[in-house]
Order: sequence, then C-alpha cells, then structure tokens
Amino acid sequence: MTSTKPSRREQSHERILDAAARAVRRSGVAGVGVAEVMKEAGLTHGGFYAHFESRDALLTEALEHAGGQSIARLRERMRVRTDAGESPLRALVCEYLSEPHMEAVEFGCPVAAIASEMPRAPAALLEVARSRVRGLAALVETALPSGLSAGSALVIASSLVGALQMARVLGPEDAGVVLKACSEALLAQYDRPAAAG
Amino acid sequence: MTSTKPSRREQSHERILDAAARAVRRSGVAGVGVAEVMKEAGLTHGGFYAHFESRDALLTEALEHAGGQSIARLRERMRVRTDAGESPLRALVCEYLSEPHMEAVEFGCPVAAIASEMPRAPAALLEVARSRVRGLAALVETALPSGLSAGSALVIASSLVGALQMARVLGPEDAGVVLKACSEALLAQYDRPAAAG
DNA sequence: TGTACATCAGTGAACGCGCGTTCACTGATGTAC
DNA sequence: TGTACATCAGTGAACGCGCGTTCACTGATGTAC
Repeated sequence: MTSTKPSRREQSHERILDAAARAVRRSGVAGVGVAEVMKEAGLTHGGFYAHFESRDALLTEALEHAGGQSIARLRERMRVRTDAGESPLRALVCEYLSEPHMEAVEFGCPVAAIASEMPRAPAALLEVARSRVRGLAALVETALPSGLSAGSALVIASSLVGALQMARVLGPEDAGVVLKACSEALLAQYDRPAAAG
Repeated sequence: MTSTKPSRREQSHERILDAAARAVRRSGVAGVGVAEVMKEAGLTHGGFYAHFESRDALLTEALEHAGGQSIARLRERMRVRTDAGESPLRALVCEYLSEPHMEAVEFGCPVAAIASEMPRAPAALLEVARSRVRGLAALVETALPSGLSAGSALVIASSLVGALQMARVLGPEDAGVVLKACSEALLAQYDRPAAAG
C-alpha cells in the first residue's frame, strides 16, 4: 500500500486545487484570484506559496484537475444512460448538452468554460489546455459507433463545446432550444440507428 | 447629406473604438487595458474619458463594432466565393473555417474570440454578446439551402465557433486538420449537392 | 485677409484600489526520552 | 503515559506594481470682427 492517510498539508493542497479548479471554470483564467481561492479552501492567502510556486502554477494544475474531474463525471453519467440502453454516443451527447451540465459550470467541462481564453494562456497552461482538448476528443472516441474515424471525434467534440457555449451565452430562455437542436443534429449525423429507443 | 467630414473628435473616437475592437479579440475582455487601447489609437490614456464613460462602456461598444466588422468581412469574402460558383453555405463554412480567419484573431469573429468569457460579462456587455451570436446565426441563415429551418442556423453557427476555437487551441500543426474535418462534416450534413463544382 | 479671443481635444501627473508575492511570527503536530 | 523540544503548516501585515479614473493645464481649432 502506498496510500496512507493524507497529511494535513496534503489535505490542504487538495482543497486549494479543488477550489481553483472550480474558480477557473466559474471565473475564467483571468478571474482566478489567489486570495479568493485560499479563502474558499478555508485558509488565508499567506500560506499559498507553501503549496504552489505561483498563481500560474496553480492554474496549470487546476486545469488538469478540472479536466480529470469533468471526464470522470461524464463517464459516470454516461454509464447510467448506457446501462439503460442508450448508445454510448447518445449518452455522451445528451449528457454533455444537458441543462444540468450547462448550469454546473463549476463542475462541468473546462474546455467549454475557458476555450476562448486558452490560446492566450502562457505556454505551460496552453500545453495542459491542449491535452484537455485531446482528452475530451478521446472520450468522444470511446463513444463512437464503429466505422467512424478518430477525426470525427474531434469534430464532434468541437460541436459539443461550441453548442454548450452558445447555450450559456444565450441564457436560460433560449438555452433549451439550442441544446436540443444541437444534440439532434449530432445524433442524426453520427449515431447509427439505435437498437433500443 | 447628413455626412459631413468627421471632426477631429469623431476621428479619434473611431480610432479608439477600432483599437478596442481589435484588443478585445486579441486579448479577451479581461485583457483590454484603457492605456494600451489609447496608445494604439495614437493618444494618451488621460483623454479616454472624454470619449467613453468607462472601460465597460468601451467594451460594450467595441464588441458591437467588432461584430459588425467581422460580419461585413465575411460577407465580402463569401461574395468572392459565390461569384466563383460555390454555394452560399460552402462559401461561409470555408471562409469561417479558413486558416486566414483562424490567424487573423484581431479582425475575425468576436464570438469565437471571446465566447467562453461572455457568460461572465456584465449585463450590458452580455446583451451585446447575445446580439452578436444572433447576428452570426442570422448570417448563417442567409446562406442556408432552402428547406433548412432557422434552427439549423444556430446549430451550424455553434459548430463553426467551436471548431475555430479548437483549431486555435491546438495550434498551427493540428489546426489545418481540424478545420478541414469540421468543414467537411458540416457541408456533408447541410450543403445540398451543389450544381457547380 | 488678418488679428484677438473662446472653445475644445488631448496631455501627463497623481490617486486609490486590487492583487500577486514576501516574510517574520504563531500555534499546532509529532518525536525523543 | 507524560513532559520538553523541534518541526512545520498556516497567519496576517506589508510591499510593489498595474490599472481604472480624475483633474488641472496646454496647445490647437475655429469663430468674431
């Protein structure tokens, strides 16, 4: 066993990272403040540099963390749907373009949350951003009907991201329509006529 | 004739707005600085408040301005292509998802440039953001083959935005592939078998 | 056309605030005996 | 098990910088005669 009980320090580190992963999705890269993150982690800002080298270093780790969380969350929820008979792709699309995902910015896909800021990010953060995009595409690939190429995965991923962003911009009144229309369009093109439903 | 020669003041105002419209696409909402914009307009920062009530007011006007510029630019370039025999939709998709558009962030579509920041913007800016999204969808609608509903316009718009963002994140090496794959997918689904080409 | 004056756009110094970062100190954890 | 001490995580005051905003002043534009 390598996993013993986490030390006080490790627990704090984790709480800071968690808070930052939420903050970066809620407020964007530029909107993350060290003091605010520390407060949300139940600490004071002074202790921050015992845990991270800089704000930038935090952001880099936080984006990685957010990506992992988000993909795990999506996988779980897809599982519930596939267990109920949906195709993997339908499960993914419906989950990604759901109102709960749209509303839960803090726990949702970080690519959708900060995509347009990514190209402006410092090198290290940009590198993580790219890996998160590839991670999302990889998840889509696992849900692809056989016969579809990996290229389609990126196409679908970018449509998902764009659609979620548009829904969020247009706001509550119009979001539902957008999410529905985009889901249907994607499924019509990529989901093979399902056996069930 | 209501249009006489613009006054010195009006010329400055226009230069500031132009600089801001470029800055907001290059640097994002949070990245626009009053001093930098004024410098780019060939002025010093002190004079700013004779032209705009606040930084926020500038951003709001700048986004509107950027949207108008971008749509005008797209229309022009689409015209070149349709004159050469391409279908309107193909012209739009190929232009929007072109490498020149991807590279020219400062003059490109502001929706793609700041989409993920939009939901966090102050009310007035968010309202303009929404109208820019609708403006893009309206442009798509004008390019839609007959028989396709207005709903498809929003779906296509969101795919365009998502694809351009993904290409920009992934960077020069992978961008070409992404743009090409996304264009083809969109045209395969929405462009009716063209008479020409 | 030329001079005197009023108006107005733009300048640059200064202010205040927020935020990333540093650091001397405190209080808690855990080890030695 | 209990006490004495060393280590270490966290505190909070302070620093410096960048940036939005203000304002007294300057120099240019344009009107009156």
